[in-house]
Amino acid sequence: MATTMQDVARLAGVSVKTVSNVVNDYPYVRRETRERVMAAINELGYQINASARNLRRGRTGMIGLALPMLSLPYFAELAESVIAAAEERGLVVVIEQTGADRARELDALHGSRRTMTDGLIYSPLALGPEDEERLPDSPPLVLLGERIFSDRVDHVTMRNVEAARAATAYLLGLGRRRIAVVGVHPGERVGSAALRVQGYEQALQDAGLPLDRALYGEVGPWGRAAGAQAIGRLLDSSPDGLPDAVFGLNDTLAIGAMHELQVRGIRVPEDVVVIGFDDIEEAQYSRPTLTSVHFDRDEIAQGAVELLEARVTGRARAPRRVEAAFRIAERSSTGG
Amino acid sequence: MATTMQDVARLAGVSVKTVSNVVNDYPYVRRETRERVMAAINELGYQINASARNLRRGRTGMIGLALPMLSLPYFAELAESVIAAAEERGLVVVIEQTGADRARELDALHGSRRTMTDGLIYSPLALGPEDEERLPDSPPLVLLGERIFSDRVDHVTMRNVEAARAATAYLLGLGRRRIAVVGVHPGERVGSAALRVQGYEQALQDAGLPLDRALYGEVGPWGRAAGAQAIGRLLDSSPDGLPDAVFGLNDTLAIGAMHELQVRGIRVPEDVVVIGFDDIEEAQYSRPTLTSVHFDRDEIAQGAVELLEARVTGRARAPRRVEAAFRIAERSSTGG
DNA sequence: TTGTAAGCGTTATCAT
DNA sequence: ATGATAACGCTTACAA
Repeated sequence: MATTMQDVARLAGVSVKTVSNVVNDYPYVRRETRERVMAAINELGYQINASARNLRRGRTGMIGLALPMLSLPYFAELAESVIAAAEERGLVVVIEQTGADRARELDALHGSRRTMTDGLIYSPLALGPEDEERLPDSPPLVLLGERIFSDRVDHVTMRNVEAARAATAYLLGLGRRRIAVVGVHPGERVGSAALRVQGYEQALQDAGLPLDRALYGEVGPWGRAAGAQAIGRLLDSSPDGLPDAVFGLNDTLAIGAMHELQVRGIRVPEDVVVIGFDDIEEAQYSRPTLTSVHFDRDEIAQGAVELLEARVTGRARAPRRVEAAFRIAERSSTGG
Repeated sequence: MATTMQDVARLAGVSVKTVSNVVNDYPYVRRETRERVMAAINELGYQINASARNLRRGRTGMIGLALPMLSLPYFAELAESVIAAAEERGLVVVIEQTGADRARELDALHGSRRTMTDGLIYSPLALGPEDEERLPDSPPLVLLGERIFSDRVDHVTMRNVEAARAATAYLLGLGRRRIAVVGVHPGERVGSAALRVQGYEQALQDAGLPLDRALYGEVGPWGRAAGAQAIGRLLDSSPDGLPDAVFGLNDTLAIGAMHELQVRGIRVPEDVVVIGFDDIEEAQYSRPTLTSVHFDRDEIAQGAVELLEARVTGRARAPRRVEAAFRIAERSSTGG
């Protein structure tokens, strides 16, 4: 059996209360007493029992992070930032992978894991506003990504529409006119894909250009292979007018598309310029390096953890929405 | 206050023990009683209090996973597999990032997080055998990667030496003779770098070839930039004899090196063939696709979680060592 | 400044 | 098959 506060108290010749005071840095403890207790703690190698403390306190010091999967670089990097931000606040992160599966995303909201964490940072892919009614309003929750639920819930969002619009405008500014968009999810209304396409369309309309469905590359998951496939199909089906630019709705799509272009002997950026979204680390090392819409992941992570903690500790007022700033990181794939 | 077993018991007209029996699938409960209890649980939206259960049971159902950082693709993919393997056994994973920092790696071993998890799966970079004495032998621990500690500790290892030897032999089998090795950590003795270099050297010796220090590319961290830099320096300093092959001690190094080679107009695989190590997903989409030493990450993760659980539940006998099998995944970077 | 004692919500022991 | 009741190890009024 592990040593308990009782053991420490006995050895130090004090009560458990005093040991607790020392362990919790309660200020009104005599120096001498504190030292005696510390000595006993070290001698016994005492470690506090987290379960007992949590039970008594009614909090666990752990938060959940639900995301599709860590093998997608964007989510791995996001998780890295969230874990770091949580650590700064003395919180520990439990990761749950939903596989972008609807049932598992719902389960993350209700499952038994909820009781061992104080709250959840949640990055859903398959859920939409129609699921809001299923939201348990009791456990603290912060939505990450686009705003899929009403203002009843804390959100940290990415300004998807504006950023995609800026990315498209950037390509237009380079004189490009036939901009393919890769990663479209037909039928989607509130997800990242839908919002970014919306921004793309707005930019074209701003420029007085028509929308051309032949330039929409539809895919399922947002991986490299999907990006390559989509641009491949697009090139095969409309050999008449080559696009002169590609907007990948995320970086892995853009990298896959860039790959496929080069395989076909199409030069990037000379013949076709390419821009991505998210600015994952890989964008700095692809060939050519990839221009991308940059978000400060640390800012997003900090914001999410802060919102969640405020709600956990009850010092949160009305639900808030944090919007992350963005900028375009110019690299070689657009001739930068 | 959340509803408790008391509330459920009251509503169902039974004792808390019976509610507990139902919740824990204790078989000797009358069907009718069980149904009444379930009804009460649903009506009240009861969720079990994990802290209380953990306190009583003396286990938390959580395991720790300590690794350098999630932004390195290999570790992200490893974490994905560990989380999935843990989930199959009803365990939840808390991730701790050490940043490959020695102090933080040691802290992961002793820190307060240890008390909220039942055990730790641990992938250190900076630690070595000299740290074994600091090992607390009480909390269950599984080492991942190379064997840095004695057989007192459970290990899941990767057969680094044999695999690196096979990779090098593969390049030799292609008729290559000047094989650069990228990612060398001079002075290291037990880490992945040292072991893989050892395998490289064995293969050359097996083939009766001399070791040429001019072919050793030394770097610090194992990222893409490091790989590019290392091969760059190597090419600059010995313009006499171009290497005809590159062995990246991991895939990101290999990808960085491949990138730099191509920037310099050196063709892969025609002029120089490249092989990596770990077989991360990116290897399938690089340009050209990267031949690599493949390990089954799921197998490794399963092994680690299984070892740890055995130790946690006390049904582990002597410490064990699991060695993951490997194979060479042939792709375009070696002409495959 | 320190001690006493009452829970926190479960599970386990022992009855019945 | 179910119920009383005592822990599990800690924090927190309340006392002293």
